[in-house]
Amino acid sequence: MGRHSCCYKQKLRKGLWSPEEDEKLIKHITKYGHGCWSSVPKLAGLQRCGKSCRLRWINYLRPDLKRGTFSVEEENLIIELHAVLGNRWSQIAAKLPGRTDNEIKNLWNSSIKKKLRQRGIDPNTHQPLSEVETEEKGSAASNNSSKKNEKASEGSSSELNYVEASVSDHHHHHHQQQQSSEQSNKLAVLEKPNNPSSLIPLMETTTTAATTTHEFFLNRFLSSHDSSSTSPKPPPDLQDYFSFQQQLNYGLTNIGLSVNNPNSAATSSFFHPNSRSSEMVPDFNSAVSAAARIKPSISLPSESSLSPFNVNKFQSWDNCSTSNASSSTGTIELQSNCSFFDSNNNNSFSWAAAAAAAGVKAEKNVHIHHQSSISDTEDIKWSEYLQAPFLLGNNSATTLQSHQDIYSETKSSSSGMNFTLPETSLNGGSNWLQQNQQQPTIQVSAAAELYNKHFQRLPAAFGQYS
DNA sequence: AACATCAACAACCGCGCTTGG
DNA sequence: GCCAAGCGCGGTTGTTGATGT
Repeated sequence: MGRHSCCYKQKLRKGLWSPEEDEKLIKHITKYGHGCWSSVPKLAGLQRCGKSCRLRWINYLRPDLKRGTFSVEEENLIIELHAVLGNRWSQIAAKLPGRTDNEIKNLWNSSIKKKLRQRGIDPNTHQPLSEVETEEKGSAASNNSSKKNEKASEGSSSELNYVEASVSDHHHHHHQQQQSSEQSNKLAVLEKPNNPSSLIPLMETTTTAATTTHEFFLNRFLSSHDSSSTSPKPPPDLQDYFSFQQQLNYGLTNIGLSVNNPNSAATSSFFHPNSRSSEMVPDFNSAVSAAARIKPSISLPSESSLSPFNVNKFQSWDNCSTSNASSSTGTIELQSNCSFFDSNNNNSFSWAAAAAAAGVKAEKNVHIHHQSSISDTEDIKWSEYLQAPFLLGNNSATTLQSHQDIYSETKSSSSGMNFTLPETSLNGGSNWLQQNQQQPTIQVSAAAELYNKHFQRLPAAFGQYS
């Protein structure tokens, strides 16, 4: 049941899409939207199944795709999210605007897995490989039935103890805190016994070997509520972790947003207030939405006054680049149609605007200058198909920055947790840029190459609209 | 230059869930 | 409530280009 009928139909093309097919699909969706995917191929004159069309559009042709190589920050974020969410690629992708689940999945399987193993971290459990091996031996000897649980928990746990070796002292400190906390929280109910670890870097490895991520958060959550049910506050050992959110808040504050005490309201919103233990997943969206209630009205430096949509679009169409850059070296007025927050969607976030504001120059250099070649009316047309507003979540450059050191090979000198106070003010945007421009040339050229490689046919496809 | 190997990425397949008749 | 159609997701495979021998 539920099988896609077209899968069995004959005469349907399979395999790689030709430029002509892409063009047909783009034209059709541009004109009519996709509506019912099963009817798309028919209406668009394609010998493909609707499923294939959908996949092609979502993973490749969508104009809001970021494409290009993943940044270190993005990779770190993926690792962290994977530690919490496991192989829920779509959920991970939702936190990485412009990236598809397929893209992230491929990256994980082809690159990140390998990197983690090289660093002695098991990509499935996010534990050190040695511990994983030990546990596997032990569990294999004692209980074969645990295999299923291992499978079930595969990738859904985390242990960012890659920093352990270098920060044992700090580690010990946290260990003591956690022990104390755990003793007071033995009521915690565990749902996934084999889901080891915690997301928190520096967390104790040995005592949490059988501790799940969810369990950990539950413990901490309960602990915080035990002590203060009316004003939830993260226990000490979570505060490091929350610092990233604080950083986010600070960043927002610095750019003109105000958020209440990041240790109280904003932090409490980090989790769904009604979350059960199995749902104790950081709620990036709500964390941000708290901040998002205040609409910014600020100006940010930019090379052009792009609308968010423009930024998105031109990230994909670098090869239309014969036209020159936009003339203005103006500012982005983060209001109305060029706001972080979509005026039509409360709490929704235009990641492109944020990216522009944060100074994502690497790709901007490549793409922004296409602006003048595309009319505003087309922007409107295209925007109709960008129906999913991107939530700020941890998509912000600020958040990415906070994750910067995590899992990175160049560990932070002291603890790996020394999230510096963000300076994502107006200038902080460029500050972030500066930090991430450690490899600007590489990124720009790589992105340019990739875009050139994959999008060279798009200009023709869109030529009629420009 | 030819071949082998590897990595990256696009696309397919199958399952489960949702929805509407 | 049942069933079929449609959709979305995750796992897997196939293809292509890069690199090494």
